[in-house]
Amino acid sequence: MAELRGLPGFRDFYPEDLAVRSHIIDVWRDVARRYGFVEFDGPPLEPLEIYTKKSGSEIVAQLYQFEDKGGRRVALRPEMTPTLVRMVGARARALPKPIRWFSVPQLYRYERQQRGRLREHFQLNVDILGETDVLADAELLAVAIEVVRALGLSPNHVRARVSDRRLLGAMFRRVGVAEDQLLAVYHVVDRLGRESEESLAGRLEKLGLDRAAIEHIFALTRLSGIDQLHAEFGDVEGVSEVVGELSTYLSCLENLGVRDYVDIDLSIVRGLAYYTGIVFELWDAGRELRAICGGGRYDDLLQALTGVDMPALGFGMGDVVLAELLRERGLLPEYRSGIDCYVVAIGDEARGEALKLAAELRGAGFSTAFDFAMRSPKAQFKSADQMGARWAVVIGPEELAAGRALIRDMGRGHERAVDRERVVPELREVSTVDSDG
RNA sequence: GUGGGCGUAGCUCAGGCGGUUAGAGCGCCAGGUUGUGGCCCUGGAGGUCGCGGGUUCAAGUCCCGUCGCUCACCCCA
Repeated sequence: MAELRGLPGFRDFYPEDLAVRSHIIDVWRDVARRYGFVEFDGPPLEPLEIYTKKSGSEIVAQLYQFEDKGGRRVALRPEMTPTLVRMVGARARALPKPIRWFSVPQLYRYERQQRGRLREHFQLNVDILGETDVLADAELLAVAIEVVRALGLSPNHVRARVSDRRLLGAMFRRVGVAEDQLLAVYHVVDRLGRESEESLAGRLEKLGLDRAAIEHIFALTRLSGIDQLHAEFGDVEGVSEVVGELSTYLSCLENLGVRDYVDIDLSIVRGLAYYTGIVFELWDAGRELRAICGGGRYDDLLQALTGVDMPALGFGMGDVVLAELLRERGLLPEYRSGIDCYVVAIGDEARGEALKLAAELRGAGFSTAFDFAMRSPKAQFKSADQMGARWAVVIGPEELAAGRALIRDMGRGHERAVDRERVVPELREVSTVDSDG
């Protein structure tokens, strides 16, 4: 075969694949709208600068970037946040707050592909801007959880792991981690569960931490209840307020009806450096796949990028891992393609009338096909079956003479003759009866 | 960027220690009298065995290179 390959990490969506993608994206849109968010979009190609400016992000090393014919350094968008920040920043004073926006961009990233990770994916982005109250944080996580619930995933399938940047930092400082060690310690904590505690302890030792501090750090990351947090750190300056906020957060999630998906898990760090408060990730319960979703509060980013001081929070949820999980759990809808009508023409004399009938059906809104080659009736019925036609509408010499057409219900195997001008009304009637019932 | 595994028909895969014309199932197309689909029967199309080189009388089969896929690491939209 002639080689006409696509690029590695980029997907071809055959109809059955597109059905999966559409299913997921339809649910994304439906849930985001039900939660009162409105959709926006930006360009897939952006100035390179808007990504490099947000330093500390390793995304830059994996950008699809090049110089355009005008000599501009440009990049395919690897994430949506810089675009969002630019758009909001430009109309910061005009937009009514809080801003509740969502988007479903296709994002690109030049990296070697592996399971759950391609060079392109679709991602639901949901963001709230201009709101500092912790209720917004709860609302954000509730949308993310509602999405997976709407896709059929229960608390047994998916867990939301919640942490807080401030909490972990304050606690680490208290047990003797120096300011310049914090990032390195976060990095080690991020490895928990993927690397043995022994080897992680070794890393911490290299950072110059003593045995007691290391034990303390591990103990902290295992704290999972508000009560535990209170007992351990309620008296620490800067921590008790945060613990109180987390407590409010959890009760809001309770009232929003999603609390049963949520765990406090302080080992969640999130890679991106710009998070400032509550952060969360959604994982399959067995943690066999990658994170399904990640997000949190990033109150300082707009100030840093646009000079506009506006608090913000948001999350991204990709289609790749989600689709894998749904497939594994048998939660993808069965794929069936189908049309409404297939016009079967028998004999050359019927051809003209068959085409007229097809045009009429199409005009009435029925998806309709017919045989191009006037093959045998048998072959035509076979095509009707293969195409998933709900009805075969037959025009032959007999029907032509009687001024009628034969409607065959392909699913039930019944058929009956109706007057030629009654075809569309009849089908309308049957289809509304069926869809109502 | 680093390391491992794998490349035979559209798909899933057989092909003993190298030995005639490379196979199966599914799918696809056609036929089983131009008035009836699913089941069945018959037939057909489709492969330079990823590509290039080497060893050999002889290479899907062994060796090297390369490209691709895949998994993991790194890192994480």
